[in-house]
Amino acid sequence: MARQRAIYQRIADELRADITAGTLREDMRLPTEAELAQRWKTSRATAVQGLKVLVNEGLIVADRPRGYFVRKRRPMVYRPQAEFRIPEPDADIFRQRIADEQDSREPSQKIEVAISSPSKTVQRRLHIDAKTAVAVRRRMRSIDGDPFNLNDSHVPLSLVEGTDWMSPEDVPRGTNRVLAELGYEIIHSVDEIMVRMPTPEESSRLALGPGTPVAEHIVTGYARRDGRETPVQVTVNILPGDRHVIIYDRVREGESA
Amino acid sequence: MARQRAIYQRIADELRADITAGTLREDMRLPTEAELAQRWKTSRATAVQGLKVLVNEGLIVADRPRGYFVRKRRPMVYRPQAEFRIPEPDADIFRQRIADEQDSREPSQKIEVAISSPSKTVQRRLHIDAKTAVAVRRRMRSIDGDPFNLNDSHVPLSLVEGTDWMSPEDVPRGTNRVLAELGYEIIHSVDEIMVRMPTPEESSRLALGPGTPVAEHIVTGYARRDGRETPVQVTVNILPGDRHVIIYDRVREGESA
DNA sequence: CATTACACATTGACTAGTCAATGCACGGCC
DNA sequence: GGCCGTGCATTGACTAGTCAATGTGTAATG
Repeated sequence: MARQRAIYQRIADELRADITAGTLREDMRLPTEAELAQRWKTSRATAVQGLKVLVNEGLIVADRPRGYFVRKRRPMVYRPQAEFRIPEPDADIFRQRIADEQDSREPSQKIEVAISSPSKTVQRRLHIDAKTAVAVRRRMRSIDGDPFNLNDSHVPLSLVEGTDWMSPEDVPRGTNRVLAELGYEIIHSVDEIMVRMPTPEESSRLALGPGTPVAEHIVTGYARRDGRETPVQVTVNILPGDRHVIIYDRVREGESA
Repeated sequence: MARQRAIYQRIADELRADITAGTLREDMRLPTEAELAQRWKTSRATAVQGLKVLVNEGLIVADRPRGYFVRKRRPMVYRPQAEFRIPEPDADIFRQRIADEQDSREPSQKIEVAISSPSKTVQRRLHIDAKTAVAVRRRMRSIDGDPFNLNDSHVPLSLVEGTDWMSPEDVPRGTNRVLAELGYEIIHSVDEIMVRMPTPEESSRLALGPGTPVAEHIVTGYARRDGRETPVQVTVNILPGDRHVIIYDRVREGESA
Protein backbone atom coordinates (compact mmCIF):
# COMPACT_ATOMS: atom_id res chain seq x y z
CA MET A 1 0.00 0.00 0.00
CA ALA A 2 1.17 3.48 -0.84
CA ARG A 3 2.48 5.57 1.94
CA GLN A 4 0.00 7.86 3.63
CA ARG A 5 -0.29 11.22 1.95
CA ALA A 6 0.91 14.02 4.24
CA ILE A 7 -1.69 16.06 6.09
CA TYR A 8 -0.65 19.33 4.47
CA GLN A 9 -0.96 17.68 1.06
CA ARG A 10 -4.46 16.49 1.86
CA ILE A 11 -5.46 19.96 3.01
CA ALA A 12 -4.10 21.40 -0.24
CA ASP A 13 -5.83 18.69 -2.27
CA GLU A 14 -9.20 19.34 -0.70
CA LEU A 15 -9.04 23.09 -1.15
CA ARG A 16 -7.76 22.71 -4.71
CA ALA A 17 -10.66 20.42 -5.52
CA ASP A 18 -13.07 23.01 -4.10
CA ILE A 19 -11.55 25.66 -6.31
CA THR A 20 -11.56 23.66 -9.54
CA ALA A 21 -15.07 22.38 -8.81
CA GLY A 22 -16.26 25.91 -8.27
CA THR A 23 -17.33 25.51 -4.65
CA LEU A 24 -14.75 28.17 -3.93
CA ARG A 25 -15.06 30.86 -6.56
CA GLU A 26 -12.89 33.80 -7.58
CA ASP A 27 -12.25 36.30 -4.82
CA MET A 28 -13.91 34.10 -2.23
CA ARG A 29 -12.29 33.82 1.15
CA LEU A 30 -10.78 30.52 2.31
CA PRO A 31 -10.94 29.14 5.84
CA THR A 32 -8.37 30.70 8.17
CA GLU A 33 -5.20 28.91 9.15
CA ALA A 34 -6.61 28.34 12.62
CA GLU A 35 -9.86 26.90 11.28
CA LEU A 36 -8.02 24.49 9.02
CA ALA A 37 -5.71 23.43 11.83
CA GLN A 38 -8.70 22.68 14.02
CA ARG A 39 -10.68 20.91 11.32
CA TRP A 40 -7.76 18.63 10.48
CA LYS A 41 -6.73 18.26 14.12
CA THR A 42 -3.23 19.49 13.39
CA SER A 43 -1.02 22.46 14.21
CA ARG A 44 -1.27 25.84 12.58
CA ALA A 45 2.14 25.35 10.92
CA THR A 46 0.82 22.34 9.01
CA ALA A 47 -2.28 24.19 7.86
CA VAL A 48 0.00 27.02 6.71
CA GLN A 49 2.12 24.51 4.80
CA GLY A 50 -0.99 23.30 2.99
CA LEU A 51 -2.04 26.82 2.06
CA LYS A 52 1.48 27.63 0.85
CA VAL A 53 1.21 24.81 -1.67
CA LEU A 54 -1.75 26.53 -3.29
CA VAL A 55 -0.08 29.93 -3.09
CA ASN A 56 2.88 28.51 -5.00
CA GLU A 57 0.54 27.01 -7.56
CA GLY A 58 -0.83 30.48 -8.11
CA LEU A 59 -4.34 29.46 -7.09
CA ILE A 60 -4.75 31.62 -3.99
CA VAL A 61 -3.24 34.75 -2.48
CA ALA A 62 -2.79 35.76 1.14
CA ASP A 63 -4.07 39.24 1.83
CA ARG A 64 -2.75 39.86 5.28
CA PRO A 65 -4.46 40.15 7.67
CA ARG A 66 -7.75 39.69 5.89
CA GLY A 67 -7.22 36.05 4.99
CA TYR A 68 -6.62 33.86 1.96
CA PHE A 69 -8.56 34.44 -1.24
CA VAL A 70 -9.07 32.57 -4.49
CA ARG A 71 -7.07 34.33 -7.14
CA LYS A 72 -8.61 35.70 -10.28
CA ARG A 73 -7.05 35.25 -13.68
CA ARG A 74 -7.95 37.69 -16.41
CA PRO A 75 -5.52 37.21 -19.26
CA MET A 76 -5.28 39.78 -21.98
CA VAL A 77 -4.49 39.05 -25.58
CA TYR A 78 -0.93 39.57 -26.74
CA ARG A 79 -0.19 39.27 -30.44
CA PRO A 80 3.47 39.41 -31.39
CA GLN A 81 2.52 39.40 -35.05
CA ALA A 82 0.49 42.57 -34.80
CA GLU A 83 3.56 44.72 -35.25
CA PHE A 84 3.88 43.48 -38.80
CA ARG A 85 0.36 44.51 -39.63
CA ILE A 86 -0.48 47.82 -38.03
CA PRO A 87 1.56 50.96 -38.60
CA GLU A 88 1.96 51.88 -34.94
CA PRO A 89 3.20 48.79 -33.18
CA ASP A 90 3.41 50.42 -29.80
CA ALA A 91 -0.21 51.34 -29.67
CA ASP A 92 -1.42 47.97 -30.75
CA ILE A 93 -1.70 45.99 -27.59
CA PHE A 94 -3.64 48.74 -25.99
CA ARG A 95 -6.00 48.98 -28.92
CA GLN A 96 -6.42 45.24 -28.82
CA ARG A 97 -7.40 45.39 -25.23
CA ILE A 98 -9.79 48.27 -25.72
CA ALA A 99 -11.34 46.52 -28.68
CA ASP A 100 -11.72 43.20 -26.89
CA GLU A 101 -13.26 44.51 -23.76
CA GLN A 102 -15.28 47.65 -23.39
CA ASP A 103 -13.85 48.85 -20.14
CA SER A 104 -11.86 51.94 -20.94
CA ARG A 105 -9.23 51.68 -18.31
CA GLU A 106 -6.27 54.00 -18.40
CA PRO A 107 -3.33 52.58 -20.36
CA SER A 108 0.02 54.21 -19.71
CA GLN A 109 3.67 53.54 -20.27
CA LYS A 110 6.92 54.65 -18.76
CA ILE A 111 9.82 54.91 -21.19
CA GLU A 112 13.49 55.04 -20.32
CA VAL A 113 16.39 55.17 -22.75
CA ALA A 114 19.92 54.20 -21.81
CA ILE A 115 23.24 53.35 -23.38
CA SER A 116 24.89 50.23 -22.06
CA SER A 117 26.99 47.20 -22.70
CA PRO A 118 24.97 44.30 -24.13
CA SER A 119 24.06 41.29 -22.03
CA LYS A 120 25.03 37.80 -23.18
CA THR A 121 21.50 37.29 -24.48
CA VAL A 122 21.74 40.39 -26.65
CA GLN A 123 25.33 39.77 -27.75
CA ARG A 124 24.58 36.37 -29.14
CA ARG A 125 21.56 37.52 -31.08
CA LEU A 126 23.04 40.73 -32.52
CA HIS A 127 26.38 39.05 -33.30
CA ILE A 128 28.31 41.64 -31.30
CA ASP A 129 30.63 41.47 -28.31
CA ALA A 130 30.49 43.15 -24.93
CA LYS A 131 32.58 46.10 -26.13
CA THR A 132 30.00 47.23 -28.70
CA ALA A 133 27.67 49.71 -27.01
CA VAL A 134 23.93 49.32 -27.47
CA ALA A 135 21.04 51.71 -27.04
CA VAL A 136 18.34 50.30 -24.78
CA ARG A 137 14.76 51.45 -24.82
CA ARG A 138 12.97 50.21 -21.72
CA ARG A 139 9.25 50.39 -21.44
CA MET A 140 6.94 49.41 -18.65
CA ARG A 141 3.34 49.28 -19.74
CA SER A 142 0.54 49.58 -17.24
CA ILE A 143 -3.20 49.62 -17.18
CA ASP A 144 -4.84 51.64 -14.45
CA GLY A 145 -1.55 51.74 -12.57
CA ASP A 146 -1.20 47.95 -12.70
CA PRO A 147 1.98 47.05 -14.55
CA PHE A 148 1.39 44.31 -17.07
CA ASN A 149 4.57 43.94 -19.05
CA LEU A 150 8.18 44.91 -19.46
CA ASN A 151 9.60 45.56 -22.91
CA ASP A 152 13.30 46.25 -23.49
CA SER A 153 14.58 46.88 -27.01
CA HIS A 154 18.29 46.77 -27.81
CA VAL A 155 19.92 48.18 -30.95
CA PRO A 156 23.61 48.77 -31.66
CA LEU A 157 24.23 52.37 -30.63
CA SER A 158 25.82 53.31 -33.94
CA LEU A 159 22.57 52.65 -35.81
CA VAL A 160 20.34 54.96 -33.82
CA GLU A 161 22.53 57.52 -32.06
CA GLY A 162 20.89 60.92 -32.13
CA THR A 163 17.67 59.71 -33.74
CA ASP A 164 14.08 59.53 -32.58
CA TRP A 165 14.61 55.91 -31.61
CA MET A 166 16.35 57.23 -28.52
CA SER A 167 13.65 59.69 -27.55
CA PRO A 168 12.36 58.76 -24.11
CA GLU A 169 8.84 59.61 -25.22
CA ASP A 170 6.19 57.79 -27.10
CA VAL A 171 7.01 57.76 -30.81
CA PRO A 172 3.58 57.85 -32.49
CA ARG A 173 4.79 56.41 -35.80
CA GLY A 174 6.53 53.58 -33.96
CA THR A 175 10.19 52.86 -33.35
CA ASN A 176 10.23 50.18 -36.03
CA ARG A 177 9.16 52.85 -38.52
CA VAL A 178 12.09 54.95 -37.30
CA LEU A 179 14.45 52.05 -37.94
CA ALA A 180 12.97 51.62 -41.43
CA GLU A 181 13.52 55.32 -42.19
CA LEU A 182 17.15 54.86 -41.21
CA GLY A 183 17.48 52.08 -43.73
CA TYR A 184 16.97 49.18 -41.35
CA GLU A 185 13.55 47.91 -42.19
CA ILE A 186 12.85 44.75 -40.27
CA ILE A 187 11.82 42.12 -42.77
CA HIS A 188 12.19 39.00 -40.70
CA SER A 189 11.86 38.16 -37.01
CA VAL A 190 12.57 35.18 -34.88
CA ASP A 191 10.50 34.81 -31.74
CA GLU A 192 11.67 32.77 -28.78
CA ILE A 193 9.41 32.06 -25.86
CA MET A 194 10.72 30.70 -22.60
CA VAL A 195 8.77 29.95 -19.47
CA ARG A 196 10.21 30.36 -16.01
CA MET A 197 9.68 31.82 -12.57
CA PRO A 198 10.45 35.54 -12.33
CA THR A 199 13.60 36.98 -10.83
CA PRO A 200 13.00 39.00 -7.67
CA GLU A 201 13.59 42.17 -9.67
CA GLU A 202 10.90 41.28 -12.21
CA SER A 203 8.68 40.20 -9.42
CA SER A 204 8.79 43.58 -7.75
CA ARG A 205 8.73 45.64 -10.96
CA LEU A 206 5.61 43.81 -12.15
CA ALA A 207 4.09 43.44 -8.69
CA LEU A 208 3.77 39.67 -9.13
CA GLY A 209 2.31 37.49 -6.44
CA PRO A 210 4.19 34.33 -5.54
CA GLY A 211 3.34 31.41 -7.79
CA THR A 212 3.15 33.59 -10.89
CA PRO A 213 5.40 32.39 -13.70
CA VAL A 214 6.46 34.65 -16.58
CA ALA A 215 6.97 34.18 -20.27
CA GLU A 216 10.17 35.66 -21.62
CA HIS A 217 9.51 36.56 -25.20
CA ILE A 218 12.60 37.52 -27.18
CA VAL A 219 12.19 38.98 -30.67
CA THR A 220 15.23 39.29 -32.89
CA GLY A 221 14.57 41.58 -35.85
CA TYR A 222 16.55 41.23 -39.07
CA ALA A 223 17.02 43.87 -41.80
CA ARG A 224 18.52 43.45 -45.25
CA ARG A 225 21.95 45.11 -45.54
CA ASP A 226 24.20 44.58 -48.55
CA GLY A 227 21.93 41.81 -49.70
CA ARG A 228 22.20 39.88 -46.44
CA GLU A 229 19.92 39.54 -43.46
CA THR A 230 21.53 41.19 -40.45
CA PRO A 231 20.15 41.27 -36.92
CA VAL A 232 19.47 44.86 -35.89
CA GLN A 233 17.18 44.73 -32.88
CA VAL A 234 16.58 42.43 -29.94
CA THR A 235 13.47 43.01 -27.85
CA VAL A 236 12.97 41.20 -24.58
CA ASN A 237 9.40 41.12 -23.31
CA ILE A 238 8.52 39.85 -19.88
CA LEU A 239 4.89 38.80 -19.66
CA PRO A 240 3.30 37.75 -16.36
CA GLY A 241 1.58 34.42 -16.81
CA ASP A 242 -1.57 35.47 -15.04
CA ARG A 243 -2.17 38.42 -17.32
CA HIS A 244 -1.48 37.20 -20.85
CA VAL A 245 -2.36 34.83 -23.63
CA ILE A 246 0.09 34.88 -26.50
CA ILE A 247 -1.52 34.35 -29.88
CA TYR A 248 -0.07 33.50 -33.29
CA ASP A 249 -1.85 33.10 -36.58
CA ARG A 250 -0.44 30.72 -39.15
CA VAL A 251 -1.54 30.17 -42.73
CA ARG A 252 -0.27 27.48 -45.00
CA GLU A 253 -0.13 29.45 -48.23
CA GLY A 254 3.11 31.17 -49.17
CA GLU A 255 5.42 28.85 -47.30
CA SER A 256 5.69 31.45 -44.54
CA ALA A 257 3.33 31.40 -41.57
CA MET B 1 14.03 53.47 7.00
CA ALA B 2 12.69 50.41 5.31
CA ARG B 3 11.73 47.51 7.49
CA GLN B 4 14.37 44.88 8.05
CA ARG B 5 14.33 42.15 5.44
CA ALA B 6 13.40 38.79 6.96
CA ILE B 7 16.22 36.36 7.74
CA TYR B 8 14.86 33.67 5.42
CA GLN B 9 14.70 36.25 2.64
CA ARG B 10 18.30 37.23 3.20
CA ILE B 11 19.38 33.58 3.14
CA ALA B 12 17.53 33.12 -0.16
CA ASP B 13 19.00 36.35 -1.54
CA GLU B 14 22.55 35.34 -0.75
CA LEU B 15 22.22 31.88 -2.24
CA ARG B 16 20.44 33.23 -5.30
CA ALA B 17 23.24 35.73 -5.85
CA ASP B 18 25.77 32.91 -5.60
CA ILE B 19 23.89 30.98 -8.23
CA THR B 20 23.47 33.82 -10.71
CA ALA B 21 27.08 34.91 -10.16
CA GLY B 22 28.26 31.39 -10.86
CA THR B 23 29.85 30.78 -7.47
CA LEU B 24 27.36 27.96 -7.20
CA ARG B 25 27.21 26.16 -10.50
CA GLU B 26 24.85 23.59 -12.00
CA ASP B 27 24.58 20.38 -10.02
CA MET B 28 26.65 21.78 -7.18
CA ARG B 29 25.56 21.04 -3.67
CA LEU B 30 24.31 23.81 -1.41
CA PRO B 31 25.02 24.11 2.33
CA THR B 32 22.80 21.91 4.45
CA GLU B 33 19.85 23.25 6.39
CA ALA B 34 21.77 22.83 9.63
CA GLU B 35 24.81 24.68 8.28
CA LEU B 36 22.71 27.60 7.12
CA ALA B 37 20.88 27.74 10.43
CA GLN B 38 24.17 27.89 12.26
CA ARG B 39 25.76 30.42 9.95
CA TRP B 40 22.80 32.77 10.23
CA LYS B 41 22.32 32.05 13.93
CA THR B 42 18.73 31.00 13.42
CA SER B 43 16.61 27.86 13.66
CA ARG B 44 16.54 25.10 11.11
CA ALA B 45 12.93 25.97 10.20
CA THR B 46 14.01 29.43 9.06
CA ALA B 47 16.85 28.06 6.97
CA VAL B 48 14.38 25.65 5.40
CA GLN B 49 12.05 28.56 4.65
CA GLY B 50 14.87 30.31 2.81
CA LEU B 51 15.69 27.22 0.75
CA LYS B 52 12.01 26.74 -0.09
CA VAL B 53 11.98 30.17 -1.70
CA LEU B 54 14.63 29.05 -4.18
CA VAL B 55 12.91 25.70 -4.73
CA ASN B 56 9.74 27.54 -5.67
CA GLU B 57 11.71 29.79 -8.00
CA GLY B 58 12.91 26.66 -9.74
CA LEU B 59 16.57 27.42 -9.00
CA ILE B 60 17.37 24.46 -6.77
CA VAL B 61 16.05 20.99 -6.00
CA ALA B 62 16.12 18.96 -2.82
CA ASP B 63 17.41 15.46 -3.38
CA ARG B 64 16.62 13.82 -0.10
CA PRO B 65 18.65 12.91 1.82
CA ARG B 66 21.66 13.93 -0.22
CA GLY B 67 21.08 17.66 0.09
CA TYR B 68 20.07 20.63 -2.07
CA PHE B 69 21.51 21.05 -5.56
CA VAL B 70 21.57 23.78 -8.16
CA ARG B 71 19.17 22.83 -10.87
CA LYS B 72 20.17 22.47 -14.47
CA ARG B 73 18.15 23.85 -17.30
CA ARG B 74 18.58 22.33 -20.75
CA PRO B 75 15.78 23.61 -22.92
CA MET B 76 15.11 21.93 -26.21
CA VAL B 77 13.81 23.67 -29.26
CA TYR B 78 10.10 23.45 -30.00
CA ARG B 79 8.86 24.83 -33.31
CA PRO B 80 5.09 24.90 -33.74
CA GLN B 81 5.56 26.02 -37.33
CA ALA B 82 7.53 22.97 -38.32
CA GLU B 83 4.40 20.98 -38.96
CA PHE B 84 3.63 23.27 -41.88
CA ARG B 85 7.01 22.64 -43.43
CA ILE B 86 8.02 19.04 -43.04
CA PRO B 87 5.89 16.11 -44.21
CA GLU B 88 5.98 14.17 -40.96
CA PRO B 89 5.02 16.55 -38.24
CA ASP B 90 5.26 14.03 -35.47
CA ALA B 91 8.83 13.16 -36.08
CA ASP B 92 10.01 16.72 -36.32
CA ILE B 93 10.76 17.66 -32.79
CA PHE B 94 12.83 14.57 -32.38
CA ARG B 95 14.76 15.27 -35.53
CA GLN B 96 15.29 18.81 -34.38
CA ARG B 97 16.76 17.63 -31.17
CA ILE B 98 18.97 15.09 -32.81
CA ALA B 99 20.17 17.65 -35.32
CA ASP B 100 20.87 20.28 -32.67
CA GLU B 101 22.80 18.10 -30.34
CA GLN B 102 24.78 15.05 -31.23
CA ASP B 103 23.77 12.92 -28.30
CA SER B 104 21.60 10.20 -29.71
CA ARG B 105 19.34 9.60 -26.79
CA GLU B 106 16.35 7.37 -27.16
CA PRO B 107 13.20 9.25 -28.14
CA SER B 108 9.95 7.42 -27.55
CA GLN B 109 6.26 8.12 -27.34
CA LYS B 110 3.24 6.55 -25.79
CA ILE B 111 0.03 6.93 -27.76
CA GLU B 112 -3.48 6.45 -26.49
CA VAL B 113 -6.70 6.98 -28.39
CA ALA B 114 -10.07 7.54 -26.75
CA ILE B 115 -13.56 8.74 -27.52
CA SER B 116 -14.96 11.28 -25.11
CA SER B 117 -17.07 14.32 -24.51
CA PRO B 118 -15.20 17.55 -25.29
CA SER B 119 -13.97 19.84 -22.53
CA LYS B 120 -15.04 23.49 -22.46
CA THR B 121 -11.72 24.45 -24.02
CA VAL B 122 -12.31 22.12 -26.95
CA GLN B 123 -16.01 22.93 -27.31
CA ARG B 124 -15.38 26.63 -27.71
CA ARG B 125 -12.70 26.17 -30.32
CA LEU B 126 -14.41 23.50 -32.41
CA HIS B 127 -17.79 25.25 -32.19
CA ILE B 128 -19.48 22.14 -30.81
CA ASP B 129 -21.36 21.34 -27.62
CA ALA B 130 -20.78 18.75 -24.92
CA LYS B 131 -23.05 16.24 -26.68
CA THR B 132 -20.87 15.98 -29.78
CA ALA B 133 -18.38 13.18 -29.24
CA VAL B 134 -14.74 13.77 -30.08
CA ALA B 135 -11.85 11.46 -30.78
CA VAL B 136 -8.86 12.19 -28.61
CA ARG B 137 -5.33 11.17 -29.47
CA ARG B 138 -3.10 11.49 -26.42
CA ARG B 139 0.62 11.34 -26.72
CA MET B 140 3.32 11.51 -24.13
CA ARG B 141 6.72 12.05 -25.61
CA SER B 142 9.85 11.09 -23.75
CA ILE B 143 13.56 11.13 -24.25
CA ASP B 144 15.50 8.41 -22.51
CA GLY B 145 12.53 7.69 -20.31
CA ASP B 146 12.23 11.34 -19.23
CA PRO B 147 8.84 12.65 -20.25
CA PHE B 148 9.12 16.02 -21.91
CA ASN B 149 5.70 16.90 -23.20
CA LEU B 150 2.04 16.00 -23.38
CA ASN B 151 0.14 16.37 -26.62
CA ASP B 152 -3.62 15.79 -26.86
CA SER B 153 -5.37 16.21 -30.20
CA HIS B 154 -9.16 16.46 -30.42
CA VAL B 155 -11.23 15.99 -33.58
CA PRO B 156 -15.00 15.54 -33.93
CA LEU B 157 -15.50 11.79 -33.94
CA SER B 158 -17.57 11.84 -37.14
CA LEU B 159 -14.58 13.10 -39.15
CA VAL B 160 -12.13 10.35 -38.26
CA GLU B 161 -14.10 7.34 -37.06
CA GLY B 162 -12.53 4.16 -38.36
CA THR B 163 -9.55 5.87 -39.97
CA ASP B 164 -5.83 5.81 -39.33
CA TRP B 165 -6.19 8.95 -37.25
CA MET B 166 -7.48 6.72 -34.49
CA SER B 167 -4.73 4.17 -34.66
CA PRO B 168 -2.96 4.05 -31.31
CA GLU B 169 0.36 3.68 -33.11
CA ASP B 170 2.76 6.05 -34.71
CA VAL B 171 1.43 7.14 -38.10
CA PRO B 172 4.57 7.66 -40.18
CA ARG B 173 2.95 9.96 -42.71
CA GLY B 174 1.53 12.12 -39.89
CA THR B 175 -1.99 12.51 -38.60
CA ASN B 176 -2.36 15.85 -40.33
CA ARG B 177 -1.71 14.09 -43.60
CA VAL B 178 -4.46 11.63 -42.69
CA LEU B 179 -6.84 14.52 -42.11
CA ALA B 180 -5.85 16.00 -45.47
CA GLU B 181 -6.56 12.68 -47.22
CA LEU B 182 -9.99 12.72 -45.65
CA GLY B 183 -10.63 16.14 -47.18
CA TYR B 184 -9.76 18.19 -44.13
CA GLU B 185 -6.46 19.74 -45.00
CA ILE B 186 -5.47 22.21 -42.34
CA ILE B 187 -4.75 25.49 -44.08
CA HIS B 188 -4.77 27.85 -41.15
CA SER B 189 -3.92 27.56 -37.46
CA VAL B 190 -4.29 29.76 -34.45
CA ASP B 191 -1.78 29.22 -31.66
CA GLU B 192 -2.50 30.27 -28.11
CA ILE B 193 0.17 30.12 -25.46
CA MET B 194 -0.64 30.44 -21.78
CA VAL B 195 1.76 30.28 -18.90
CA ARG B 196 0.85 28.84 -15.53
CA MET B 197 1.84 26.46 -12.79
CA PRO B 198 1.03 22.81 -13.53
CA THR B 199 -1.90 20.93 -12.06
CA PRO B 200 -0.88 18.09 -9.75
CA GLU B 201 -1.83 15.63 -12.49
CA GLU B 202 0.46 17.30 -15.04
CA SER B 203 3.10 17.56 -12.41
CA SER B 204 3.16 13.83 -11.82
CA ARG B 205 2.71 12.80 -15.46
CA LEU B 206 5.66 14.97 -16.50
CA ALA B 207 7.68 14.35 -13.35
CA LEU B 208 8.02 18.09 -12.72
CA GLY B 209 9.91 19.41 -9.76
CA PRO B 210 8.26 22.12 -7.70
CA GLY B 211 8.81 25.59 -9.08
CA THR B 212 8.50 24.43 -12.68
CA PRO B 213 5.88 26.34 -14.65
CA VAL B 214 4.36 25.01 -17.87
CA ALA B 215 3.33 26.53 -21.15
CA GLU B 216 -0.06 25.42 -22.39
CA HIS B 217 0.07 25.64 -26.14
CA ILE B 218 -3.28 25.24 -27.87
CA VAL B 219 -3.39 24.89 -31.64
CA THR B 220 -6.70 25.18 -33.44
CA GLY B 221 -6.49 23.90 -36.99
CA TYR B 222 -8.91 25.12 -39.68
CA ALA B 223 -9.79 23.40 -42.96
CA ARG B 224 -11.74 24.78 -45.90
CA ARG B 225 -15.18 23.19 -46.20
CA ASP B 226 -17.84 24.52 -48.57
CA GLY B 227 -15.69 27.58 -49.13
CA ARG B 228 -15.50 28.45 -45.45
CA GLU B 229 -12.82 27.96 -42.84
CA THR B 230 -14.03 25.44 -40.28
CA PRO B 231 -12.17 24.35 -37.14
CA VAL B 232 -11.41 20.64 -37.32
CA GLN B 233 -8.73 19.93 -34.75
CA VAL B 234 -7.70 21.27 -31.37
CA THR B 235 -4.34 20.19 -30.00
CA VAL B 236 -3.36 20.95 -26.45
CA ASN B 237 0.36 20.74 -25.71
CA ILE B 238 1.74 20.96 -22.21
CA LEU B 239 5.39 21.98 -22.24
CA PRO B 240 7.43 22.05 -19.04
CA GLY B 241 9.16 25.41 -18.74
CA ASP B 242 12.51 23.96 -17.85
CA ARG B 243 12.70 21.81 -20.94
CA HIS B 244 11.55 24.01 -23.82
CA VAL B 245 12.07 27.10 -25.87
CA ILE B 246 9.23 27.84 -28.25
CA ILE B 247 10.37 29.37 -31.53
CA TYR B 248 8.47 31.18 -34.28
CA ASP B 249 9.78 32.58 -37.52
CA ARG B 250 8.09 35.57 -39.06
CA VAL B 251 8.71 37.20 -42.42
CA ARG B 252 7.22 40.44 -43.60
CA GLU B 253 6.60 39.50 -47.24
CA GLY B 254 3.23 38.14 -48.24
CA GLU B 255 1.21 39.78 -45.51
CA SER B 256 1.22 36.56 -43.59
CA ALA B 257 3.75 35.82 -40.85
C1' DC C 1 -22.98 63.21 13.41
C1' DA C 2 -18.37 62.70 12.28
C1' DT C 3 -13.96 61.60 13.68
C1' DT C 4 -10.67 59.30 16.28
C1' DA C 5 -8.91 55.64 19.25
C1' DC C 6 -8.75 50.95 20.28
C1' DA C 7 -9.51 45.98 20.43
C1' DC C 8 -9.47 41.97 17.59
C1' DA C 9 -8.84 38.64 14.13
C1' DT C 10 -5.61 37.11 11.04
C1' DT C 11 -1.33 36.35 8.68
C1' DG C 12 4.07 36.72 8.88
C1' DA C 13 8.26 35.49 11.07
C1' DC C 14 10.44 32.76 14.10
C1' DT C 15 12.07 29.32 18.01
C1' DA C 16 13.19 24.78 19.54
C1' DG C 17 12.54 20.87 19.40
C1' DT C 18 10.79 15.28 17.79
C1' DC C 19 10.45 11.33 14.85
C1' DA C 20 10.63 9.17 10.17
C1' DA C 21 12.59 8.03 5.68
C1' DT C 22 16.54 7.18 2.85
C1' DG C 23 20.94 7.42 -0.01
C1' DC C 24 25.73 6.48 0.97
C1' DA C 25 29.99 5.19 2.87
C1' DC C 26 32.31 2.00 5.60
C1' DG C 27 33.41 -2.10 8.05
C1' DG C 28 32.91 -6.94 8.49
C1' DC C 29 32.19 -11.37 6.57
C1' DC C 30 32.41 -15.16 3.32
C1' DG D 1 37.49 -9.45 -4.09
C1' DG D 2 32.78 -8.93 -3.69
C1' DC D 3 28.63 -8.76 -1.01
C1' DC D 4 25.88 -7.37 2.85
C1' DG D 5 24.42 -5.01 6.85
C1' DT D 6 24.60 -1.07 9.63
C1' DG D 7 25.24 3.65 11.14
C1' DC D 8 25.02 8.36 9.81
C1' DA D 9 24.04 12.61 7.69
C1' DT D 10 20.40 14.90 5.74
C1' DT D 11 15.84 16.18 4.36
C1' DG D 12 10.50 15.62 5.23
C1' DA D 13 6.71 16.09 8.28
C1' DC D 14 5.08 17.78 12.27
C1' DT D 15 4.14 19.90 17.20
C1' DA D 16 3.36 23.77 20.14
C1' DG D 17 4.08 27.56 21.03
C1' DT D 18 5.67 33.41 20.89
C1' DC D 19 5.71 38.06 19.21
C1' DA D 20 4.92 41.46 15.39
C1' DA D 21 2.31 43.78 11.80
C1' DT D 22 -1.99 45.32 9.98
C1' DG D 23 -6.81 45.90 7.95
C1' DT D 24 -11.56 46.19 9.97
C1' DG D 25 -15.18 47.08 12.73
C1' DT D 26 -16.67 49.05 17.02
C1' DA D 27 -16.77 52.05 20.76
C1' DA D 28 -15.61 56.36 22.71
C1' DT D 29 -15.21 61.22 22.11
C1' DG D 30 -15.94 65.99 20.72
